This record gives sequence, structure tokens and C-alpha cells, in this order.
Amino acid sequence: MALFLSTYVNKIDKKGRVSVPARFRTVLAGKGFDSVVLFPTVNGDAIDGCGMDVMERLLEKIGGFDPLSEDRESYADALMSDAIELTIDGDGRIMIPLDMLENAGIDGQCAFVGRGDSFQIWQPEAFEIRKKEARARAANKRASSAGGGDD
Amino acid sequence: MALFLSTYVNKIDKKGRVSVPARFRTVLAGKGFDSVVLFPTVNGDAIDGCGMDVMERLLEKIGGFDPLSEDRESYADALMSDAIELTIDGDGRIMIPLDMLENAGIDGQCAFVGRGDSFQIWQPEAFEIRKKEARARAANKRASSAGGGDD
DNA sequence: TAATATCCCATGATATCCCAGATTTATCCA
DNA sequence: TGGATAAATCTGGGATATCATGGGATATTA
Repeated sequence: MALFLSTYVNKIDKKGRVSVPARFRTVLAGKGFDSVVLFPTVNGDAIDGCGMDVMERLLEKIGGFDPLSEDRESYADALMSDAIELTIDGDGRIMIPLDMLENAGIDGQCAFVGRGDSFQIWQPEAFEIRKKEARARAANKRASSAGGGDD
Repeated sequence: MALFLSTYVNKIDKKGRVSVPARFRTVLAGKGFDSVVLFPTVNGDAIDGCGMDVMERLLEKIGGFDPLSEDRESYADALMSDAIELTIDGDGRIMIPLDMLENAGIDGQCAFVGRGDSFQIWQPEAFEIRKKEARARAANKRASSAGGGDD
């Protein structure tokens, strides 16, 4: 298995620990990682997560360090400066810093949401809402643009 | 053989296990998979099934990971978050999560319906009904417009 | 030395493995 | 062609392993 799929809701215990879903751990381990990289989503309503490989690819895509390009610099800066690498402990758990959780409105429980080559961490209810909205948008799009709708 | 063909009805035992039809397993094995990927159909009245290759192709299509694009193809995202990969056990069975079965109105038995390079899982009676409707629609279409109807 | 993080182990719940009947499908030989 | 034998498939259930979570004990850091 190579992709982050599905959605898992796990509990944050009073010490601040959360289990990374076993499936996600398997994906990471398959790439040789025992850690995750986390950083806030662009609009700040959740947390982006991935393996270190994705960060490296991202950096490549951005073009590496280029002191002459302000654009790229800020682009990369925003990401890399907010990103943290968390080691997965022996029981498969991580400790997400409190401020990162607060920024994403997460408390008590969190939903690990697969996105293929990365995943996101959401406050469960917030994610459900967003998903419904996304579905509605997609349905609209399908309805309006041509009518070859199969199931 | 490379295609998912025909319809097989199998029983869901009280542990929640179902045999994946042997023919379907052969197709998957031919592609090098010992697992299936399942996700709800767009309108939610059944379950879509395929091999991991389909998901990988989809991911390619929507492009790699770009944390700065606010929402990439929302439909694809919804898919990744709803999709699950289920390993086929030594006896050829999978365990479909209860909520996925409930969403599709499946209980007790399920029909594996071949669709070529993918398949669907239906509540057997619901599938029969839908099939009749589809036939009727196709017949109408043909009668009125002399167009090319599909399934 | 407080406060916090990490390690280690325990515990239900649940999924997985393994084996054994029961059916169906395929194969073989007369 | 038919009927008997063999193989594969589906199903059931007990034993085992995995997973998420909790809490105490040990290390780290300020």
C-alpha cells in the first residue's frame, strides 16, 4: 500500500498524545519514515501531514533556494517555517503541539483524512461539514456541466 | 482474463466478512494486488470497487501534492477520504466496514457486479431493481431517439 | 527541581490467521 | 456422453495478533 486513504478519528489523551492510524503508519514505514511532518493548511482550518519525502519534493518543485525570487522565498518560507517533524513513538503515537491544534480548532478528538500522497488532520465535525460542502459543489458541477451522468 | 465481469452474490458472515468472488480475485492478482479499494458511489446507493491502480491514476490526474492550492479537485479529495483499502485474507475474504455497508443499504448479502475495469457492490434486490430501470431507460431512449444507449 | 516529554507495560476491542466442513465447479476415464 | 473423482470455492468458528488507549515510571529540559 502506498497511499493515504480513508478517514480515521482518534482520541487525543490528556497527555496530548494521538495514535497515528496504523494504516498511515504502514504507508510512512514503507517509505522508510518513523516520523510525520505537519504544518497548517493554507487557509488555516486544519493541519497538513505527510512524510519527509513530500517536503523534499515540494522544495524541488518550488525550485530550491533562490535568493533573487521573493515570491518563491515567501512561498517556501511560509511552509518550511511552520512545519514540524514529529517522531512516532513506540506505540504509534505523536504529540501535536497545542498551538497547532488550537489553530485548527482541534480538541479532544481528531480526524486523520487521507489525501493520497498526504493527509490532513481535522476537527471531526468541521471535516464533516467541509465534506458535505465539497459534495454539494461537485454535484452542482456535474449537474450543470453536460449531462452524461452515470452513477 | 483482465476484466471484472458478471455478478456474484455472496454472504456476509456475522463477523462481517465476505468472500470476494474468485474471478474478481484473479483479476486483481493479475494486476499484482492482494487488496481492493472501496468507496461509496457518487449518489451513494452502492459501493465502488477497484484495484489500487485506479486510485494512483486518479491521483496523477489531479496532480501531486500542492499544499498551497486551497482545494484541489474536491471530488477527488472526497474520494481519497472515503476510500478504503481492504486486504484480501488467505481465504479470499474482506471486511467491509459497517458504516459503508449501511450507507449502501447492504445487510446480510451483497452482490459483486462486474463493470469491466472496476466493479460495484450492491444490496442484491436494490441492484435488480436498478438494472430493470436501466433497461427500461435504455429501451425508451432507443425507441425515441435512435441513439446509442449504454448499459 | 518542577514541568514536560518519552518509554514501557496493561487491557479491552477488534481484526486476522488458521483450520475444517459444505458446495459448487472442473477434470478424467469408461 | 455420463458419471465418478478431484479440485477449487464459499462459509463457519476457535485461536491468535494487532490496535487504540490508559497510566505509571523513567528520562529531559528549563
